Amino acid sequence: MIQPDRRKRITIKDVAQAAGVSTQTVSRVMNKVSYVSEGTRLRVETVVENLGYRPSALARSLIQQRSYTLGVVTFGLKYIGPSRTLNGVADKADELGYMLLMKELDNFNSNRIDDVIDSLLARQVDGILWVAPEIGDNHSWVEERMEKTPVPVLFLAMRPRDGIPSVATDNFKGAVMAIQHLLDCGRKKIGHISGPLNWWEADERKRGWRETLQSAGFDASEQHCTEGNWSSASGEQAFIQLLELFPDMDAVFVANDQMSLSVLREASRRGICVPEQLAVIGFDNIPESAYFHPSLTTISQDLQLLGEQAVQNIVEMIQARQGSQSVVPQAVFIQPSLVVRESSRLA
Amino acid sequence: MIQPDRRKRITIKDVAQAAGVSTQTVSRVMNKVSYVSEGTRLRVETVVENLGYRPSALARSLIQQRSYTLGVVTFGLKYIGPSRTLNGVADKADELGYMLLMKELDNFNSNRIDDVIDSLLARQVDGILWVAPEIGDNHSWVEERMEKTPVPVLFLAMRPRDGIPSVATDNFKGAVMAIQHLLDCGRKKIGHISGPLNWWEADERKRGWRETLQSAGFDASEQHCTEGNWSSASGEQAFIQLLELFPDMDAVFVANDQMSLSVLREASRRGICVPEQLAVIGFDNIPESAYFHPSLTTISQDLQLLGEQAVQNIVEMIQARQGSQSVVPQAVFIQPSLVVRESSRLA
DNA sequence: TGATATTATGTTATCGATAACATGTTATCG
DNA sequence: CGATAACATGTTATCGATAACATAATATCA
Repeated sequence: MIQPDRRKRITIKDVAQAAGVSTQTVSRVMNKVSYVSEGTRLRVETVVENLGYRPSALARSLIQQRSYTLGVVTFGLKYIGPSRTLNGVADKADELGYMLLMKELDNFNSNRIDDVIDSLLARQVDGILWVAPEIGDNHSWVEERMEKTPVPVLFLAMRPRDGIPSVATDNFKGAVMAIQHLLDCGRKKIGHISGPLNWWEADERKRGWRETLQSAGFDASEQHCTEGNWSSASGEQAFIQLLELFPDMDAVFVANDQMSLSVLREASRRGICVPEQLAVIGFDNIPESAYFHPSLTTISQDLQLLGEQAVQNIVEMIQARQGSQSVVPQAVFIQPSLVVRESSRLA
Repeated sequence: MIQPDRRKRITIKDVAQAAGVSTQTVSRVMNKVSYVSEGTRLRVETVVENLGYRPSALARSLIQQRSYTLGVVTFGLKYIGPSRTLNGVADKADELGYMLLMKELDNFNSNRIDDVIDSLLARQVDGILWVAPEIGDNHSWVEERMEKTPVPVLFLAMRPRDGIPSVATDNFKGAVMAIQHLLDCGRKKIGHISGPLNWWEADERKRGWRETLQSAGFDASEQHCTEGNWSSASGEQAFIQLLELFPDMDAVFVANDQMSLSVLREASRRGICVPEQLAVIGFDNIPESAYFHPSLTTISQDLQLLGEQAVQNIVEMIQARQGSQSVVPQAVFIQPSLVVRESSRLA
């Protein structure tokens, strides 16, 4: 692979000229379509090898109106959730031969949203994955905007909406499993430290707590729940507050593992034995939670799978559209699972 | 913004026709270069608005030989380090008007590396950021390959090499600070739990431990160090092993916070008081470390800044090359800082 | 006041590939 | 053995924009 001048790009013309054929023939060799005689094919392949020719994906995208690229809009990449999801997205995209064009969002201003979508479309992405949490009404534009978007858009971790494709963890179900587990352990006075309640996911988890307790005939009043913002710092505050509101609580369902960490610490400081006096269950199953002291019972959500599933679905939509077929947009739920560890286990 | 047929892209020709001008004039209006009379400018702008015209970045990249896109090659996105770095990269790229084309690496097979670089080049990226750790000789191709790469490539978290631009945390310096701090606290028997020693970063941290102890006249023999693989699970094993090798240790420098977590837990289980009997210091300053029990003294590395700096530097290189200037490739070190918390603080 | 600069706009070539169409040659078959 | 199919290759148009060049009208200056 010799590249005489490293600055100048080697084009299909250079190859054609060197091999004494037309550019079309080179194109045929590269794409292995149509007929090319054994002799010329070998000759062209040799030249390609010698010159180190790589076709310009850019030019190809332009003429084919197809880029084999997915736009990915993320938010809060520095947190573990989005990045694990992105990992799944990246893996699957690679497997299916797609590249990712990324944009990070720092706010949900609607101008900014339009800009981001437009900038992805300007680069001919074949589809868009929206990897940003649903907070307040920051997804209110979805239904209207989707009407006029020329490529499929799939939303992750969004409340299911009719006619809009999405993939999300079943947060409600996860919370139900958490509470059910605590009830199975014989706990009856179960508090909750929620995430920020304008987040759809936090709200779902709280709803799981409330409804499961109520249908089992137990109390799930507002006095038994305080609100954090997902951070360990906020978890500490929320726990202290909850202890005052609900002193005889015998179990607490915490909306994520980070907040659970500080609950465990504060409990230890106050001499509250976990799990004997207080069972603690988290959500997410971050790798560290197995090494908390005591190790944390939690609800595991498979964000890797979430990301993979999202790519799989959007690629199917792209292919369907390519063949002018229509696919019915689906809202998919990924099921979480319960991981029992020391913080809820009776000795 | 009315889009009559959502499927068909609106091109500069449509705008030109509707406004009764040439495409060149539309281009001039869009790019605000050269002369356009007030009248036609307004007319064109109105049409652009009405048709909802967005120029194709693809076509522009092709003609300008410039895409305003950076290729980003990552590894191990699911871990917190790479994703925090990526966050910094994304922020800065956005600020400077660049998009990111991502490829995740799952191994360091040299074919795979060539493929990844080629696929980015095929899309005309203006530069490449290599966000993958240096493990063993997995960067041995760097010097040779860089010769023939037509765009700047910058490496993150790589051992500095002459003539190759890079940005990395000064791991050695961080380790020195950690050990110095322990010495300042009066500790004399300081053990180390390292990361996997084929990682450059792990090796640097260990070197900092060894050299600082030695130059202070203390023992830093191999008996006082065990090796983990960054995970909490491995940290537990490494700590147990270290306790046997070095029973009268009074402090331990752990190569990352995840492993520190299980050190703290195991110490607690064995009734070893931290920090009275054993001071513990970590590395990374993950957000949770402030909520460990006891809270963890650690070396903070600013990966967000690392990512930002990398983008800043590569964009400067791109601009220099644009103007045919030459820049001397720099190897930049980001300085870490010490965060003192309970796990090393004497009461 | 003619020469030069500034303003304003259009025409043609180009980026690097593939699509669509055209054409010639060799097999295959009724 | 002429017609049709399969093979092999080339030519021209195209994707959507900007660069480079050209032209014409107005403004400015020595």
